[in-house]
Amino acid sequence: MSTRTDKKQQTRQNLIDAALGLLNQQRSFGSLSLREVAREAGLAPNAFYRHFDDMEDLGLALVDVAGQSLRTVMREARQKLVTSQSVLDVSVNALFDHIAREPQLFHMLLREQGTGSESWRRAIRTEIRYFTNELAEDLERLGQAKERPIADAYTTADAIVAITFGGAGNALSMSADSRSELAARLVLQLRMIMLGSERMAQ
Amino acid sequence: MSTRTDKKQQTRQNLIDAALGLLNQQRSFGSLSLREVAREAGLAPNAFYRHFDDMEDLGLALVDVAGQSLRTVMREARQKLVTSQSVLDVSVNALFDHIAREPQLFHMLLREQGTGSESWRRAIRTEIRYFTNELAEDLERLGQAKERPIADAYTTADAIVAITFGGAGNALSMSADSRSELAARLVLQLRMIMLGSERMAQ
DNA sequence: CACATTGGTGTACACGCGTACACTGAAATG
DNA sequence: CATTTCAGTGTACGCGTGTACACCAATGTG
Repeated sequence: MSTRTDKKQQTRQNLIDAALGLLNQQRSFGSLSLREVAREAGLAPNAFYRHFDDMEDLGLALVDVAGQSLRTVMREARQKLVTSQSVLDVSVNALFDHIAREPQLFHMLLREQGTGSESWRRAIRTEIRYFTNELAEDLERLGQAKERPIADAYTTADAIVAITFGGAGNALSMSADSRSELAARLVLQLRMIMLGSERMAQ
Repeated sequence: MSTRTDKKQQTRQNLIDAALGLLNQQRSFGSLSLREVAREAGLAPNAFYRHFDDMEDLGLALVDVAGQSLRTVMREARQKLVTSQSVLDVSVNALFDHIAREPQLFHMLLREQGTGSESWRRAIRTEIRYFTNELAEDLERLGQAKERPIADAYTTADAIVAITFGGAGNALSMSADSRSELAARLVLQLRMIMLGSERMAQ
């Protein structure tokens, strides 16, 4: 059964991949055209409508993919690090590795928050908030375990996310060398935040 | 003399203002068309070429305007704060006030770093680096004056800029209420960074 | 097996785009 | 005052766009 449904899903995925393939740091999602994406996916322009209402609809699907992917990777990284010493090192490097692997996905998430429709921006903000919340929980748990509690876990997590994602956004257009340099600086900055947060909790 | 040169400058300014007027959080600079900007400025499309090579050229002019404006405001704010108690409060609020006054300018600078040509991105990065350098100097001077030195002034300044500008970018699409809530959280986060940095210097 | 559903195609349309070319009229120049 | 310069105009072009319409052929269904 459902050879048909499977094929449809496959084509839908092709459209998503096509859009991702067209994204790079010179082009924003908003500058992609429906025809262009369809062409890249090997489809007649009209076939696009069998899968998405319009480009905005496709965009929301992309944000969803990027968000899920991001959450998965970072959750895994953070599970490892509960036992580790250098929490921050592991997290930053996990994020950077993943970004190096799928840059287009994060280009969208990190650098196109400010452009696009209301629902597009809300979708991205939601993904990032999910992420911040998970991190806040971890921080709280970790702080209690080590008996070095931090102040206002959410605010702390938010600062960490802002620094890390901001940095990661910049990393997108860097050489591998500058990238690891940046990663080192980020770790330093995160350490500042953690130290400061612990201090404020005293 | 030079009524002609004056008029030309005026028209050029009109084009810049027209572009700025068309920018909002739904539209990126990359989605503006030459004809659209000319129309908004009350010009025939061809007249555009008397002032800029193409849209990219206009874009660089915009980044320049935004950068100068930003530097001026923040420099003034930081001059006041050398004598003040709550350094961070003053800075963050100065930035937020200015952003509320000219949102389009900062929409470009803060939220379109990731989109556009190589030279566009380099121009924006340069503006932000200027800013970070000035802040780093101030931090160092301030730290010595108060005899509470900080670690690695540039890294600290970079963290502050990342947090502040990231927050400011988000503030662009917020109500006044959420905005001051956000500003308060930013001040907390900056305080964490300062505390952490001082701690690391010990 | 006959019929309905549906993913995908091809043609066609009006539209906005960047920009080339020939032009104008007022300001600048000598 | 005669001439040159040049900011701005109007027309025209080819192109890529979103999408409406009629159609096809394979799959799913009674």
